[in-house]
Amino acid sequence: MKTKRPTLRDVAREANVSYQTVSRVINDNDHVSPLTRSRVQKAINALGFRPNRAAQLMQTERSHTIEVILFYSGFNHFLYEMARTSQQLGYHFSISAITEEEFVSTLESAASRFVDGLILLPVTRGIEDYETLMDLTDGIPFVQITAKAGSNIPSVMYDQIQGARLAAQHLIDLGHRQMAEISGPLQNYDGGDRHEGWITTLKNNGLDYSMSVEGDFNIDSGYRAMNRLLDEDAEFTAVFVGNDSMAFGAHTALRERGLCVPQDVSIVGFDDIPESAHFVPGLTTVRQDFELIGRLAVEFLVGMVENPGTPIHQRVLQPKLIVRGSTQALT
Amino acid sequence: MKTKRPTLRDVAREANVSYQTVSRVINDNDHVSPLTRSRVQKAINALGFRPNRAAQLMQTERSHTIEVILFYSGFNHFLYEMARTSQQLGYHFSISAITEEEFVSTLESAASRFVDGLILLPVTRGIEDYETLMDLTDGIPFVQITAKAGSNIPSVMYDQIQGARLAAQHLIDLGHRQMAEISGPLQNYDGGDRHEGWITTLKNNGLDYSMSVEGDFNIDSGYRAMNRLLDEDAEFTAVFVGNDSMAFGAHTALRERGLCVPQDVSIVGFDDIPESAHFVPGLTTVRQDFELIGRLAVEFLVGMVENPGTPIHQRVLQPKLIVRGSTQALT
DNA sequence: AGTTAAATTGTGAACAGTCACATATTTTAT
DNA sequence: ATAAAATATGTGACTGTTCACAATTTAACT
Repeated sequence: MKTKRPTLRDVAREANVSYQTVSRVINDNDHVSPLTRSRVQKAINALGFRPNRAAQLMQTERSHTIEVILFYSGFNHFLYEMARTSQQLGYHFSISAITEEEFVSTLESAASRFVDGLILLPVTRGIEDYETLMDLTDGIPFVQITAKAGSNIPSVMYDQIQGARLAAQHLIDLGHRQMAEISGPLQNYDGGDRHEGWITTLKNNGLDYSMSVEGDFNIDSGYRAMNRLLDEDAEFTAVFVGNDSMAFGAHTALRERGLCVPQDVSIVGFDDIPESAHFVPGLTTVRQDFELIGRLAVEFLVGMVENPGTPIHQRVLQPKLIVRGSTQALT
Repeated sequence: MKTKRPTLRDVAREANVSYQTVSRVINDNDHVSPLTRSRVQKAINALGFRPNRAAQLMQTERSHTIEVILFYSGFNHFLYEMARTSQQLGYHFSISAITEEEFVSTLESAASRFVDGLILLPVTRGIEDYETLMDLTDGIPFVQITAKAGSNIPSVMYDQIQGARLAAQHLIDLGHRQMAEISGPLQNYDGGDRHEGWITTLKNNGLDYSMSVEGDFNIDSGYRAMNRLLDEDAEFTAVFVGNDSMAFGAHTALRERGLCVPQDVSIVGFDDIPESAHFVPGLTTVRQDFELIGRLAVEFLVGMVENPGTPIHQRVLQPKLIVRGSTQALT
């Protein structure tokens, strides 16, 4: 038996003012005398009044909501930090976990719910033009996490190519000349860029870069990929793996064949997830701070929402190589 | 220069019907002749009309939103699955990442936004009475993930006590008699229950259960906890760790002291995260399926939302012991 | 004191839907 | 054919807020 919630007008009656004055009080900023304000405040507390967000939303056409559009589950790291940052900046945070076909209708839905800003986490390279995308979102500002470097889409990202370059150079410096790769999905921004960084560095050093198997970033896929390399009798003394999870899987496959890391094969991963430091041996990897990315993306987006003049730009962070026990110099 | 979106009335004019008829069309179910329906549909498409969700929300007082309230970041596993399940059941999904002090105001906010259902992920044991909580949520149905077993709060959970019992019994069966524990936070539902299950099983077997250090579920905390045990010269041949992450940290600490797993110390973890199978040695652990929990919680909640008569109950799942290389019989 | 300006408060309309009910039309039963 | 029931469509009122503007009160200057 839910008893009807009190409205602006109930409060107004209680406090002997007009509803407009109450509206001013709940929206803080306007001119209203301290005396009246406190009287209204008292009435609000007495009645347990809470503004009806639906009515405010209809009127203002602003929901104070940031929505992230996810095509796939690999991005859990970001979510908490994005939610928390949104909260702290005064926004609600919602998630649309969708398939690629649902993309357009999701954007339409976001517009009809007056979502203030969108964070896009695309897997595959899709629309890569700012104007086109802005048209689809019906003018809702957005920030993409990971994107094509140098594109005109507002984005926050680590320089994946540079990360892979660091990994490759590290192995080269250790004297490795025959190296394999287990890449992430090549049509993903991150998977593709890491692959590119790897390939070009090897190429620039006159090394063979043909030993490469594509994985899907999941741990088991690393296991399968390494088995495939070994089944093909690939000869390598080091392997670059597209992310740390797959590196763990690859390591298991090596052990099962009696190969030791790093004595027989050196491994470099990517991401530096917390487990990597405690793995045996410690995993040499390229560090990205996912929480930072999540926070920056939300801050960037909220900046665009509240400050429409914000110039469109990409925020590119530089990853760092973390050397641990899984790599050693070629003896 | 956003051109005003068309409204019900614009469509009505275009199709030469009343706005009420258009309303019927967009809400599907009502009686409206096929001919009129198609005429209206055509007008909708022609104008690119999309119903204004804010106006619908105000009128219907239903947002079609499931909101999860998170006090802390340890629950990423659930989020994607919950978001996806909500989506599939026709609900939006939002996250409030809050601190304990923000709890009450968050519930009030949820009510004023007409959130349909809440998923609560409490850390510490808080309010444990259904009526009290229902009162706070202003009648919004909710499901808690992890709760006190046997409470009257609707919840989806694994039997943590039973999980710990499995772990303890496994070690006892292997012949271990001197065993240590690195627990999760004792005031958490899961951390506390695992501790309880562990303690009681040891007690029932007449074994000493005093070697116990409390951690915080993070990987580094496992490392620190194990160092504390070793610094105190605790004598044990096996250790039960409150979750897999901490088990990895504990393992590192053991290695640094030259102790081998499982030859010198057996380890049992909890959760069975993907990395556990690929760890060296493979981690014996108690498996919980987080994705399943997330899905069940949302399904349960949506059931309650759409079917107010749903009887309040707890859904308790039984975890499973996964034996790997980190445990061995006492020689 | 009288005028002007500033601060404070109030009024009517609008937002874009849904609901309850009224009316018109068609179908079915007697 | 006529009444009754079912179906299809329309009308007016209402949801709870904000906006633009009007009206009132108070303060500030000559």
